This record gives sequence, C-alpha cells and structure tokens, in this order.
Amino acid sequence: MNVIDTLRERGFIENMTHEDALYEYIESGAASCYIGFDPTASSLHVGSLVPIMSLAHMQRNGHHPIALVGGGTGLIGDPSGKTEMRKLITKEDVEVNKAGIKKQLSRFIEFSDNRAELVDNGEWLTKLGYIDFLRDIGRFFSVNRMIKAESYRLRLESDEGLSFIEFNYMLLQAYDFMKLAESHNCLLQMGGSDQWGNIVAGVDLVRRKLQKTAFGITFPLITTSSGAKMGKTASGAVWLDSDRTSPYDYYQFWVNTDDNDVCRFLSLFTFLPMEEIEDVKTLEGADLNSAKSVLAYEATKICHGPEAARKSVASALANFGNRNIPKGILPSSDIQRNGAENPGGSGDTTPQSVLEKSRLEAGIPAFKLYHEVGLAVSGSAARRLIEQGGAYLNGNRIESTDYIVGPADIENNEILLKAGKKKIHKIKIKM
RNA sequence: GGUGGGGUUCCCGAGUGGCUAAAGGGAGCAGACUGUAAAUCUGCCGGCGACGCCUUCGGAGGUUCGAAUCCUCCCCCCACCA
Repeated sequence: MNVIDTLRERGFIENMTHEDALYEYIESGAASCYIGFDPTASSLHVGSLVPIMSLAHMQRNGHHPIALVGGGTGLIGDPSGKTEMRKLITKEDVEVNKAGIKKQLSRFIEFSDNRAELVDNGEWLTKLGYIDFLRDIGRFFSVNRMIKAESYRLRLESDEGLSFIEFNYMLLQAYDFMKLAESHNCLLQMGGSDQWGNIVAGVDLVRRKLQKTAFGITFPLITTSSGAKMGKTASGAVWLDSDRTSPYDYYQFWVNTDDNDVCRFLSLFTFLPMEEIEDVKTLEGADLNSAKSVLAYEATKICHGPEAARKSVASALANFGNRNIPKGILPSSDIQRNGAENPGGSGDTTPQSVLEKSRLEAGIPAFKLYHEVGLAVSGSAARRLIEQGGAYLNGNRIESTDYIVGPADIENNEILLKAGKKKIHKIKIKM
C-alpha cells in the first residue's frame, strides 16, 4: 500500500492532480513533497495538524518531506479563502515565529540524517528583483485566469477588495514550488483545500519553466460535526506549544471530541491501524469515551511525548473518575488500560499554583481566588460563577459570593477549585 | 481628486439628546439533563470588596443640566464618478 492510498484511506485527501502520474511518482522510490507553513504566529495549532501528519506519513513511507516556512511569503499574506486582509507582520516577527515552528515540526517529523528538510522561502524571495521577476515569471500568468480562481473569488466579491500585494501571493507560491522542483526535485506540493489555486499555479509554472510534471494534493478543511472549524475553543486556538496549551489541556481538548468525530479524528491524528479504528465505529454511547481517551492519549503522545501523555491520562483519571479501557478497543495503543493499577502517582498535571499559608490565614474571598488562579477572567465573572452555582471548593458548591477561603478549607495540604464541571485548579499550600 | 454612505460592546447588527452598560442574533460561560459527547431548556454575558461607583459607541475638541446620539477638525473604510 503506498502513501497516497494510506492518506486517502485515513481521510487526508480532498483533491489531487493527475492521479495516475502521481502514483507513478510516488512509487518510483523516495519522492520529495512539500507543504508551506505560515509564520504568522510563533506556534502552530491543531488546525495545522492535518498537513503535519501528512508529512509524517510521507516520511514513514520512505519519502522525503520538506517543510517550507514562509519567511518570504509571510511578509505578503495569503488572501486565499480569507474574507479580510491579514495584518502585515514585520520581518522580526517572522524570524521569531520561524524558530518556534521549526521546533514544533521536529516533534512530528525526524529531521536528522537529512530525512526531512526545513527551508525558508525568504532565502530566495527576498532577493528577487522586480523587473526580472516580472519578465521571468510574471509573463506566465494570465490575469484573466487568476481573477477567476476560487481562492480570490471571495475577496473580489467582498467589500474589502483585494490589494495588489495579496494578488501577487499566487505567483510567489508558484515560484516556491518551481524553486523546490529545481533544487530538490520536489514535484509534489500539498496543502489545505484553500491552497488549490496556488498549488495548481505552481504545477503550471513548473511545467512551463522546467518542462516537468508536478503534482498537488489538497486536504479537506476539518470541521467538527457541529460545523465549527476544528481547533478553536473558548480560550482561542489549541496550540502545539506546551507553553501556550499545556499537555493537560491538549489532552482534554481531544478527550472532549464529539462522538461523531472520534473515528475521523483517530484516522487523521493518530497512527493507529485503520482496522482497529474501523472497529470503533461499532461502539455507541458512553462506550465511545474509551476511544476518546485513546485518541487523546495518542494525540498527546505524538505532540508532547509519551511521558506527558501518561501524566495527562493519570490526571484525567484522578479528576474525572477512574475508567478501565477494554483491551479490545484500539489494542495497538500502549495507553495504560487499567486505571486502578496505576493511580497516577507522581506527575499530576492538573493546572495548579502555590499559595502562601499566611495569606490563607488572613482569609481570601473566594471570588478573588477564582480570579487570581485564572478560573475566572475577572472578579465579576467569578462572582457570576458563584452566583450561578458553578463554583466548587473541594467538591462542595460555594453558596455565597461572600465566602472567605481560609485555613479550614485546606485538605491534604491543598485546595481544589472547580469552575463548572470541567475546569479544575489545584492550589498547593506553602507553609 | 469629486460626490454620497459608513466606523457601536468578542463578531454581526439596532439605536439618532435623558427611560441606554446600549435591542436582536451568533459565539462564550453557568445550571438542569448526561457519558468530561451532542441536542434541548433556563439563567448570565464591560469593570469594581458592588442595591452604588467607574470606563465604553473610530480619534481629539465643543454645545448642553445631560451626548453613542448635535457641532468642528482629524483618521480609516466603502460605493459611484474622475
């Protein structure tokens, strides 16, 4: 089974160019492929996971992935599929963000021994001369055709319009593809479905400039079954950087997957064999929760490592109750299946903070404490939480907004705060 | 460059002198129901040790007892014309 089949089976493929020739390319041996990543933030988030996982699959199948960081194109801003022009970021920002992205990608892809590469299109794009570029590259592009591209349609029809700088984005991305085809013999570009126009433009340019056949694959936009773009939560994006989204929260994000998404997400975001994932489809109702645990464990393991994943599982058990995961569910996963035999022990990753005992002896209003530890965004929000019965101290609902937390509330040298049923914060008491 | 229309709380979008912390919707939060799911129903949804006070309606001034609402200047956006 070749990678393309694997990717197709797992739900990665939305569209591809000349399929037969692409199979030939892939089957001819180690093939190179590339995906571009925007350096618009210093961390990638789960929205980028599909492209990242696809590169990982490529590598696991003996191919050569190239991650292109858009140090050059990031200075322009891709208008594809966007209703608004993006703020232009500075060159300094790009540098910082590039470093963060490199670090994260190396979690998913092995860069050693030249098994994968990371390139920055800033290296060639920033050196381009305007006139030369227009003469060498620009002449291959028909404006008539460009304005018909789906990727520009939204903006051409919108009030916002499309600025000239953005209009050029397609040429630059096509140029990237050509550059990589030339220097790395990389003839396959992959990307989100909004990249189709840009990818095809590159395929065309490679053919015209280099007389080579290049290929493109696009991924579907992953939405949750309720229709929302996947990866957005109340607190914003779910980041891959553990400083922005802790492994605990990352695990929790996955464990809260909608029933209807479990199998799809297992296919996309874990490496578990498809036969086992197929079996999960027969599960219903609460039984799916075990599969969600495995999904969360595997996803966390890939992103943050096995240690962090195990701790996240243990913390989840401690906070949400014990659960045994039947051996028959996704047997390939090495998740600890019998929670009772492994009571978390060291390494509780529940969000926590430390509080001086002296402050407690003075007494702290509960609503202040909620605000302070971050379970409420403001004192008002904390009061509301308490008023509406969503605040729990050591498991007991706080009845009054006037409640003062004091030494009597210490249990086992800590205080457990909950906001709603799911958000938990532990306060360790320092003598 | 000209003419006209706009910039409202996280988003969309009402509001054109006091009754407006500002309708309605979405998002979000909490409760109930549950399975750390979805759907549904209910409540909340600027800040503040809080039946009161403070800050908000592009920016800066001004008129008024009182302004998101009126006036002046400035910034930005859009449409048509050039």
